[in-house]
Amino acid sequence: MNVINESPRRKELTRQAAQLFVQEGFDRTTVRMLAQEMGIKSGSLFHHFRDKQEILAAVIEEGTQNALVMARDALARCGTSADARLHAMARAHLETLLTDRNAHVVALYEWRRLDPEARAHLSHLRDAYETLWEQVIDEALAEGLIHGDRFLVSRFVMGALNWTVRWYDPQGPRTPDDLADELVAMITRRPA
Amino acid sequence: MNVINESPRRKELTRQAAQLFVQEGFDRTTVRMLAQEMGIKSGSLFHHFRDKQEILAAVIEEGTQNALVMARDALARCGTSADARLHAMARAHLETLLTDRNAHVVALYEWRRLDPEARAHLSHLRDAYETLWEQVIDEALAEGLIHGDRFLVSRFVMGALNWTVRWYDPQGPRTPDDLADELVAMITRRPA
DNA sequence: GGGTCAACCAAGCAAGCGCTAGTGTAAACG
DNA sequence: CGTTTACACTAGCGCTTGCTTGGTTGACCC
Repeated sequence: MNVINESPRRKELTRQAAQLFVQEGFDRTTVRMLAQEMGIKSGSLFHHFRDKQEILAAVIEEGTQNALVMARDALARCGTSADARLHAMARAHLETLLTDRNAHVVALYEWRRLDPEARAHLSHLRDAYETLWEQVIDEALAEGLIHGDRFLVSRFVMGALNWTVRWYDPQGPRTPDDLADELVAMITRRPA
Repeated sequence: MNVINESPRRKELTRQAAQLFVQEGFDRTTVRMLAQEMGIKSGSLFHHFRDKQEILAAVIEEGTQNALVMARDALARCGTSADARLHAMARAHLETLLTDRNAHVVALYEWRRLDPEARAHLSHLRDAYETLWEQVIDEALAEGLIHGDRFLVSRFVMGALNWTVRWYDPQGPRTPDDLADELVAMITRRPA
C-alpha cells in the first residue's frame, strides 16, 4: 500500500475508479471490476489502496480539493462587487461540477458510504467550500442584490447547482457559464 | 407472489422497506434485513414480491403516485393566478417530499438501481409530474412573474426543492410552507 | 368437512464478495 | 555485487448474497 498519497499512478487509478463508481454505484462496483478497468488483477489493487473504502475516499477528496482550489482562484481573479463574485462562484462551481463530473457525482451520491473517519476528514474540506459560498451570499445580501434568509438562499442555490449533474448535457447548446448566468439572473432582482 | 398490486399487507411492507432503503441504501439492504424489519423470515418475503427489484419499484411507485395526486389536488384547489399556482405547486412538492420523505429519498437516490422495465414504467409517472411543473412555470413566465429560460428555470427550481431532503430538519423552526414561500420569493421579481 | 389459498417457515444452494498470503520480477540503490 | 522497493501475479479463504424448494398452518367457503 502506498502511504505517500497521490503518486501519479494512484491518481490515474483514482480517476478510473470514479468513472466506474458513477456508472455502477459504489456498492455494485466490485474490486474485480475496478482491477479490470485498471488493467491489473484484483489482488494487485490492494497494493495501492488499503481497502475499497480508501478508493472511495480518494475519489471524493480529489474532487472536493479541486472544487476548493477553483473557487478560491475564481474569487481571487474577479472584481470586488457582490455581483461579480456571485457570478464567479456560480461559474466556478459549474465548471468543476461538469468537467470533473465523475468525482463530484460520487461525492454527491456516495457520501454516505464513507466510513466515519474518512467522512470526518472530508467534512472539513466540504465545510471550507460551503463557507466560501456563504460569504458570497452574505455579500450579495448586504448589497441588496438578493433578498431573503441567508441559510435558505444558500441551500436553494446549492441545490439548483448540484442538481445540474442530473440533467446537464455537455453536448447540448448551453455552456456551464450560460447556466451560471441564468441562475444568477433568476435570483437577483433588478427593478421591474 | 401477489399479482394483484397493493394489498394492504404489501403496502405496509413497502413502507417499511422504504425506511430501510433510506437508512442503508438499496444495495446494502439485504433481503434478510428487510424480512427482519417486516417480522418474517427472508424466504417469506418472496411470497409478496417477485424479487428485490420489485420492492424498490413498489416503493418508488408509491411515492411518485402520491406526489402526483397531491400536486393535482393543490392546483385544483388554488386560484388561477400564476402566483397562486406557483405557490401551490411549491408547497405541495415540499409537503409530499417531507412527509412521504422515505419514498421520495429512495426515488431520488436509488432510481438508477431500477431495471429497465420498471424504469420505463415509472418514467411515465415522473414525466406526468414534471409536466405539471412546466405548465405552472410557463404561466408564471407568461404573466411576467418570473423571467428566463423555461427549461433552465424549471430545472433550477426542481433542484432547489429536491435538495431540501438533504438538509431540512422537520424538528426545526421552519415549516415546508415557509420554504416554499421563501423559494417563490427568491425567484419572483418584484419592483425594487 | 374436504378443498382452497394466502401467508409463513426451515434449510440450503450457487454465485459472488472483499480481502489475504505467498511469490515473482525488474528497476533503483549503496 | 547484494539488497531494497514498487508493482504485479496466482490461488483461494471465509463469508454473505439473492433466491429456491418443499412443506406447514390457520382462516375461510360451499
